Amino acid sequence: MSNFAGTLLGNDPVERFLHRLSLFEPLDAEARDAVRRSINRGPLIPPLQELQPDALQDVSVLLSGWICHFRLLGNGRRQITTLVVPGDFVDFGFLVGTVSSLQCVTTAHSQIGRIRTRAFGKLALQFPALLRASQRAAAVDAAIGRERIISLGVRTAAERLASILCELWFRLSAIGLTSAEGSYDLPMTQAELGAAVGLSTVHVNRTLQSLRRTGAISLQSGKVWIRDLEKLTALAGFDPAYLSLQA
Amino acid sequence: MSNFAGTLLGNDPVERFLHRLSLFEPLDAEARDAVRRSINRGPLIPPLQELQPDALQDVSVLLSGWICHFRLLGNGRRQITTLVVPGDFVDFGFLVGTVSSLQCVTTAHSQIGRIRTRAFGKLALQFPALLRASQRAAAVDAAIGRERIISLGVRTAAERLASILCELWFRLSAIGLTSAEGSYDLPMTQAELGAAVGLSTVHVNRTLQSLRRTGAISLQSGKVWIRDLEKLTALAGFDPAYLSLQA
DNA sequence: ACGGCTCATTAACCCAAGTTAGGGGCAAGC
DNA sequence: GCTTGCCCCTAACTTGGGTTAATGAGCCGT
Repeated sequence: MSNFAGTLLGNDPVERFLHRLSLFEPLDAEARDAVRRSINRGPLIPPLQELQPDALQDVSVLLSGWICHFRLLGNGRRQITTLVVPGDFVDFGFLVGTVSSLQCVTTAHSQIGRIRTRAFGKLALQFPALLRASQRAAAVDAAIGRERIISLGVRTAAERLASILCELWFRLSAIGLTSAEGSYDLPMTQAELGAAVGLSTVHVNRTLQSLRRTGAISLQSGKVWIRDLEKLTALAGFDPAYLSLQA
Repeated sequence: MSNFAGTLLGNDPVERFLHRLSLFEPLDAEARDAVRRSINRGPLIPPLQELQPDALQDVSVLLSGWICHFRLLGNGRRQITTLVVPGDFVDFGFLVGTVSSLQCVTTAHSQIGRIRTRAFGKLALQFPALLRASQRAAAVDAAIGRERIISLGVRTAAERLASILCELWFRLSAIGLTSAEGSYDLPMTQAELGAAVGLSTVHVNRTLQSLRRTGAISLQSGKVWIRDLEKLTALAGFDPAYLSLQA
């Protein structure tokens, strides 16, 4: 799967985005062209840069890099609520005409593509499939959120980490960002992973060690190798259906 | 606020639903009438009845009662992902044309109202405000989900329970289901509460005791009394903004 | 009135995960 | 070449919350 998407996509991030959208709802050549013309490629943003809310006025798409939505609590604790990978909308506020109040940070060099809200509105009228695809994307985002709730609520540390690694494997595969050898780049520190799965940095480390020892994965300098996907999904109790990548 | 909504609403559940929708987006008299005519009141469903997915083919609204979405894991652990209160859509699959795969149970005698998907589609075209209101409802549902992620990820047991009690206070106030004396019905056992906030039954009990001792709340036979809302929101670090009930 | 149920409650004990406190590798800047 | 600063990693200790188990209150249905 990753090979297929990888070779097919080349490495133009806008094409990746179109490919991702098409998985939600097929888009004809005309609609794709309209998107290509309407999208503005933003500047390269360095890692650990917080995005200002007004930067999300438009319809924003992550073209490359990595973004996390998070919330900082009074006591200094931080929870990452959403991981945005290339090809994803950064925020779905545009669907309901509100700007989200969530905080966003990049964790890697990132590039955002924008379509002016006004322009997107016109596209949505002209190409209903585009609107449907965006709405499906929002629905899948919600499904991912529910899955995170389940992880945080009833899964053990090992299950949570295995889950999120599985989830990312499938999400990144869909956009050709996994290698044929079974690896992908994960530009998050263990502390950030912990903030996403609700574990302390130390325990993330402990648990990753034990996942490595089972032979399901290995890690090296920001790269995750899925050594045994079967074992990993079994360990996590993971079922990729909620990502609706089959279409 | 509860008084206002309460007296204004009377107790017709369809009016409650319309009131709730209007908080998302104002609906004119014509749109309201169209909804009144299109909605079919279902039978009364007893507590602890699981809803079959096909029962959610249509646009389903909880008219009265209480519904939980949950997921059962292999090891017998259960996580409740969403609490549906009267006036809420039971599921948002209709917005994207998919039937959700989530399991649902009633925890109280409940009545569901349905609008045939086809009929809703026509209404949506005729009354764009109705569609926008539904989409906003979905967005708020997602925001509630994010808040749950934050609770499960970084809040202590006391904060989680305080949070959810605050959330319900505000949600129920908006539909006139809180009393002027500061109470509301919470038709969930402590075990179910635990499944919602990711705590064991025993620890829910312990923590509720301590919340009672602070004087912020009291509990009695399925009724929650908010004795000191200020204290409770402070304890939870709760900010009702995400529910967007101000409009 | 009597079992039998579910639910709230409490106590005693246990463990998964948090906390604190390092050590070591590596890259960036001086 | 040296410092500074992350980040990964590990060990030792602590703790919030889970587990087990038992009691009692209320609510049926007979």
